Amino acid sequence: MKKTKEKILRTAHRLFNEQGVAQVSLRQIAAAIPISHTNLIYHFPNQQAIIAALHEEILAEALRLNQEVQGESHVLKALFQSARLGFKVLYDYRFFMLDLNLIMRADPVLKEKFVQIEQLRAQMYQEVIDRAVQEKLLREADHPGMWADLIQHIRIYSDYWLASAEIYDSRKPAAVIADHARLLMGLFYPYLTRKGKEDWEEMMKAA
Amino acid sequence: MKKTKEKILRTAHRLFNEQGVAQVSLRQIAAAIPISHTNLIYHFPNQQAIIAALHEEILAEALRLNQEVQGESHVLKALFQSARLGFKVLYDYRFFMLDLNLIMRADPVLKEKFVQIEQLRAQMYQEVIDRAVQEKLLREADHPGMWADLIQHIRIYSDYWLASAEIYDSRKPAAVIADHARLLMGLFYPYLTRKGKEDWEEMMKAA
DNA sequence: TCTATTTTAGACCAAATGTACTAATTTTTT
DNA sequence: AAAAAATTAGTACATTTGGTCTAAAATAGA
Repeated sequence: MKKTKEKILRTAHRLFNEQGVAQVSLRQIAAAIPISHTNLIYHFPNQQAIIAALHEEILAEALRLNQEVQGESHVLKALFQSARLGFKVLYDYRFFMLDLNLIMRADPVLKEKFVQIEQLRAQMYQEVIDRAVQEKLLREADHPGMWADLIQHIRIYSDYWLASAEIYDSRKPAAVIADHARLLMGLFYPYLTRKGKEDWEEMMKAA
Repeated sequence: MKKTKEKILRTAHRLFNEQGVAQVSLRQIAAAIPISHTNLIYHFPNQQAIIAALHEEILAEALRLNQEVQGESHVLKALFQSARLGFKVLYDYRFFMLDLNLIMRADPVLKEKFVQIEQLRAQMYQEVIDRAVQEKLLREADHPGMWADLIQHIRIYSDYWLASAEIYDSRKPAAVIADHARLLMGLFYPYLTRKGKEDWEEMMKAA
């Protein structure tokens, strides 16, 4: 029966989102399905294993929608669309970003994986920036490390907008997601050239 | 004996920083002092009360060093110095920012207080920006909401640079603090006028 | 000094959790 | 159909936790 594993993941996913990772025990997950807690342990020896499996789902989702955006040739548009779709996925799995540091502390292996993927994302951003500079959408860097700093800002914003929204933003999910995707893009705004800004305005009207 | 209360706060402070709020029980704090756990409960009925008291300490520290910076007339310099000193305090009480969402979830009253203080900080930033624009250090806003977005970026960075550093940055505390204070200021960089950039270069050389 | 108050400790309880072990049941394979 | 493997449940245990109740000890005040 593969169904049990699936039920466990779906129930854990829901409870994690509702109550936070720290408040959900293996026994609670089992009781909510319901199966015996020993059966749950048979499939996942501990909470970390469940979280790691759910993280795999996040990665698969992210990969899937990345291919979806592949067609968009316009740099800024592609980035914006990617941010909106990506933030939607993060919201669906919000427990992961809301308890990110808790999770990373508890599972060094998952942390290693997470850090490596973020490095890939940083490279991707660097390439996109280079291309946007080439296309005269972004200004030339006027000091070394400028883009590295921007990428760091992007990373922190991407990792913690949800945590911040949990505290400050009580709007409906769709509004929160849309606004934060816009704000992420906003990090690029001051670096836009005149041409870049024209594209930007057009893009924002469309959204 | 006021000494016990103080011992509790100091021990809790240390353990929270070392292990994270979620991993430290009242009994552990009591055992580490050592006093009986009932004695600890006599002074603080629960973990939230301890955290609230430590939060008061953070506010007092922040207030103290804010007065210290009062003398600096140069807008950017004052901001930078304020960031560095403030980030140092946050590092000293890093458990609070590392487990921020956990803490806010557990204590709605503290959350309310935290949000209100952040609103004050936002106002302060708005005033500083206005002044910097007036002094031709920052460009004029070229669309409404531009500064509001910047302030939101600043807030999220201020709230979560420590969490991000816990995952990504294994350098020594002093380096981490200095670099992130620099990066916070970096959010202003692309908005600087030519005059602003000159001041900036000078400021960075001095640091 | 004597009394009242504050502080401290110990015993105890009920609930929850992770974990190990055993056995029954179901599914798959031969 | 029989055997083997996978899945599920039940039980029991040691630990930890927050919490209550009681009483001793220390401190402060009259």
